[in-house]
Amino acid sequence: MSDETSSQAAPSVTPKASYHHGDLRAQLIAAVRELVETHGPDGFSVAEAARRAGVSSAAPYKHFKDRHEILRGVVSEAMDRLRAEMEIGAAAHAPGSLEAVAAVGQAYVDFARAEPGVFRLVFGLTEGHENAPDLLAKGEGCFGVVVQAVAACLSLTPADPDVQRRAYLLWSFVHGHSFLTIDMKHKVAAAEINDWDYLMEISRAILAPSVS
Amino acid sequence: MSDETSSQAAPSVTPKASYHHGDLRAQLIAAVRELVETHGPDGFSVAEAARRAGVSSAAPYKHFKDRHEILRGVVSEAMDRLRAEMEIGAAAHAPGSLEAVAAVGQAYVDFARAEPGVFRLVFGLTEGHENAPDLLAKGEGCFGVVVQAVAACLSLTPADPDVQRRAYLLWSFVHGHSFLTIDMKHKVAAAEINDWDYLMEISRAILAPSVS
DNA sequence: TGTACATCAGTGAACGCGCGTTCACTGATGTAC
DNA sequence: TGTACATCAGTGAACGCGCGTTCACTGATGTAC
Repeated sequence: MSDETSSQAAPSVTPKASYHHGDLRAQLIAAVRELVETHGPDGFSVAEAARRAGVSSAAPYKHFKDRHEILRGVVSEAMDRLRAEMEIGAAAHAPGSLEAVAAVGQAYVDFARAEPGVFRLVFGLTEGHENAPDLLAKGEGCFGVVVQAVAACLSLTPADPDVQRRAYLLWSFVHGHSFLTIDMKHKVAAAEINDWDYLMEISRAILAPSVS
Repeated sequence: MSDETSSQAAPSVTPKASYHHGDLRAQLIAAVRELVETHGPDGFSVAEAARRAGVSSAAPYKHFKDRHEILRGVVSEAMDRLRAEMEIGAAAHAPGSLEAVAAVGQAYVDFARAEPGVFRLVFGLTEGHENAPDLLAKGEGCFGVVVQAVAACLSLTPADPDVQRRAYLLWSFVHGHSFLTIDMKHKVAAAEINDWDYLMEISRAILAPSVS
């Protein structure tokens, strides 16, 4: 009846809307996201997430096999958002422009800055998650956004090895900058907000040899 | 008497050699390093480390205030090694050469590949370690190696803002590449071992505009 | 439309576990005389 | 050189804690007739 809180972007779960609780699955994921953000990866517990969602500590097990599956859910959802924001960034500029490439990177950095805990979690999942094909696929998807922007910029096909290589070089830089930024949030604060200049410079440096 | 196991590289601890145990402090750090490597950051416990060192679970508290301090010890030691290897890398090539710059990056990547767990720990310490001045200083020290190589390459002083900026751009790339490499160790394996080409290409791209 | 039944989301109590840390202690080592 | 004492690294038992997970259950919702 009341689907005021139903997020139709939620993937891989039948949207059966309000049953008993409403949508406990989504609320648990949101709770874990907050916990990870506040206490870092591994700083969450099923019990605490259940508490925050207002259910008993056994309830989560109706939606997730174990604690690892909840974490995977958080990561999956985060990757969806990351990709969406990268695409929005690219779309905000002329297709094929250097700015479009830089904007993809900017979206990436912004995401890391906005949710450093989740960002770390996404790229730090190493315990019981070695083989999660859906997550790997979503990672590929994110990289695909970079590849597409680079391909458009170089007027080449995304499958071109040169595009792949340059896209990877760019992604490495953006990834590293994102991590360094959230690691040193105290120190560099003021002098470091010129992401955009850096992103444009590095994009030009990496793409130029074939563009100019 | 028997200082067969005394490592004179151990910092910040008076090397009083074999007391009861030998050098429990160092052995605990080694045990935790292994645990972190095997089970990931947060995958260690004081109890398990003590067990591996062959002492009771209370013994570690004679050397460390709490579990956080042990972790900080591991990170501190790892950063010493990382810096040493970066310096060795730089020293293996002509001072001021592009190769020297790339070699610093190569040492960094090699370290990440050799000890991915510890590498993650070094850059993921976010719980009770916000203000650990010695660790921040060691991070600065590592960055300083990059800065020095870049400065030599550009024939500028390390304090030059342009040197700082280019060094940071380079470090971001190397850092990102290191993380991506250890995250995707399964996938890219074969096609990705050409670190050196990447490092030379990116070093040239970032340093060239002022070199050529 | 009404009733009987199957489904299944959430309960709450309980379990065993390993952990971090403290505590009074022991006994080997180093030091002063 | 020998003895008395202070130091302090390591012991082992104990504590309270929160966690992950299971289990039999309850009661609301959806469905078949």
